Amino acid sequence: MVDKYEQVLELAKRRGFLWNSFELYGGTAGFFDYGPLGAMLKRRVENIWRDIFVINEGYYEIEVPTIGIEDIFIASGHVGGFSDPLTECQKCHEAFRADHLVQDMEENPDTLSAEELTAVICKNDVKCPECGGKLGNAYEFNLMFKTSIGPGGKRMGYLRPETAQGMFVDFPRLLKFYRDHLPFGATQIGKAYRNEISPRQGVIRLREFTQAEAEIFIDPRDKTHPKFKDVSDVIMNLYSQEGQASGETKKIALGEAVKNGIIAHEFLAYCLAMTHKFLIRVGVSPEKMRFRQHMKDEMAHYAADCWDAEILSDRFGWVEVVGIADRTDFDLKAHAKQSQKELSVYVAYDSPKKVRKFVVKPDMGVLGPMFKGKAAKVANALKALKAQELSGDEIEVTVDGEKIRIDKNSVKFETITEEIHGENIIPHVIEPSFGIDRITYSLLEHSYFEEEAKEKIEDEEEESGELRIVLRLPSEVAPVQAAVLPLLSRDELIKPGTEIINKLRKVGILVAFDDSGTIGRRYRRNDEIGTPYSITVDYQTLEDATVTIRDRDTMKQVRAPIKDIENNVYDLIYRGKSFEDAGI
RNA sequence: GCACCGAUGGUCUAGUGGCUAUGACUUUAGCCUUCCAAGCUAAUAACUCGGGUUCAAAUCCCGAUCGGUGCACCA
Repeated sequence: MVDKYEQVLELAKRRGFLWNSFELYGGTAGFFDYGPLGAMLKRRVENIWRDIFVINEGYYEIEVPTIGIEDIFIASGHVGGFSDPLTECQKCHEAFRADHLVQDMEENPDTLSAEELTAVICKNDVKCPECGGKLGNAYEFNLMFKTSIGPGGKRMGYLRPETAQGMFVDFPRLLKFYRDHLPFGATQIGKAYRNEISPRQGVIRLREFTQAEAEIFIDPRDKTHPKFKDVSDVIMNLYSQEGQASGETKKIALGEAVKNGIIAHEFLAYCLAMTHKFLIRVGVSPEKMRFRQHMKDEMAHYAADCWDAEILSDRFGWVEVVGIADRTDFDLKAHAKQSQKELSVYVAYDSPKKVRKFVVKPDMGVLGPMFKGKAAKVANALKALKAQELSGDEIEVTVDGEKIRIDKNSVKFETITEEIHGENIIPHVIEPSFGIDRITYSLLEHSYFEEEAKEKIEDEEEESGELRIVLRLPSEVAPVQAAVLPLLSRDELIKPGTEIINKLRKVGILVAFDDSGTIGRRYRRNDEIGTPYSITVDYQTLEDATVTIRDRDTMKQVRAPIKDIENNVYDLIYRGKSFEDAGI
């Protein structure tokens, strides 16, 4: 059976969008090349993402190495957690999740190491669930690609499994860059790597893929969004936790969803709105898009709320293409712990708070010579005492189990009133994370149409039986944006064509020239790769310096002057000018 | 990683132990052609890889790779 995936991939291969990588050497699963048109398409998708997140929201883009050092991934949990304990049957060689097999025997099997799991399997004499054979030792299969840094191979490095860590690691620098103010965000578009056990589903699961991620650092006490009112009326397909219980997707306005507590807060809802806007702008069909909330048990323990944007694919069903999560302070805390640095923001109060504070001031001039190496410990013990305990003539503290008496004159204490102007807080992180490859594939699939071409016979339109393949890509993402076609392959028609090409190129439009074969064939060729506008030079051009512009989707034509053609076409592609308005 | 199925020009495909491996579309060059894959002439281009059986293998056998499906894994 030929399904849409097959049709789209056949076209993508043939016309230079997507190719299996390393085909010359037989290919390798989980890797895809973007051909000339595919790379351009993907670039345009990325640039729309930049337009929304970087230019319009002000979350600047950074770029960090794709190789990360071990500390980063210890902190992120990828070294320990981004792997699964597997055990293989010695007889039928089936692989199983070791922790799943011992679920009934242990409290928290997912916390056990591979060795511990092996022990549990031996102790309980767990057999292969398939054939009853003996199970081998459990081992960790980590999904990160490992490499070594420098000669000697001693320093471990990993290809990053996500781009997010770059923003967390650069947090102190980013905080300074944004002049110590919350909220702020940084983004990154780049490659990530996961050594999938068995990648399937073509471009849906890759071992090397492109992510576009934003990490937005916000004040945990204020998860509102200043621009939320602009999007509160936006209606979206929400597949909430509740909805999933009954299998129901609801169309609901964002404002209402936040009010009803379906979406945790405004900031997250605003990110859903941005995602919605982005996906539609690049060419995903709105009716084939939904936002699915993570179930409680599916969500990471630290996450406050998490929504996936899912796109309906003909073969693969609902595919996750974006994850939008409130990750709270988990990541910053983890890196603070691993790096032993403080990762927090000083936030000033609206007005300073007066705080009464009891302070103990040991006289180190006396205590130092008296206790020598122990002096610091003694001083700390004194500082922990309350006013009452300090009021006697002699003060007693216990240091390392030893009772020590100290004269009251060696310790001063008082209650002071201090003005506090603010505090250090650990920001929460809102993380929208986009899978660019999946999105690029999805919009190809949603743009792909096969239709009977209409034929004009004596002004009556009739089905010609001819198949027309059209990629109805939004003109903004179409790799080739305009084609210049002389009606006939003759010098006098080619000449004005070159002039038009130069004009279009000056304003940054990618334009193709084609004079081989009949005009109809050339229109079809351009339909197939999604070129939105074809400009045809005919004999009338030589008389009045006008050309025809053909619209890919309707196949309609208008006449327009060569003068100013570049702005005319630019407005059609980027400024939403209507096709009728492009004609004279 | 396991099991089953498959792999022939760019794409789709015929084919069988035996001459030079079908055909269509595409592409390229030329002719023709005044707006939607028209026609004519020519050209380019393929048996996934490695090993085995055989006088002879694209065809049969084994292995690998890739692709599809199921299991497992995973977003």
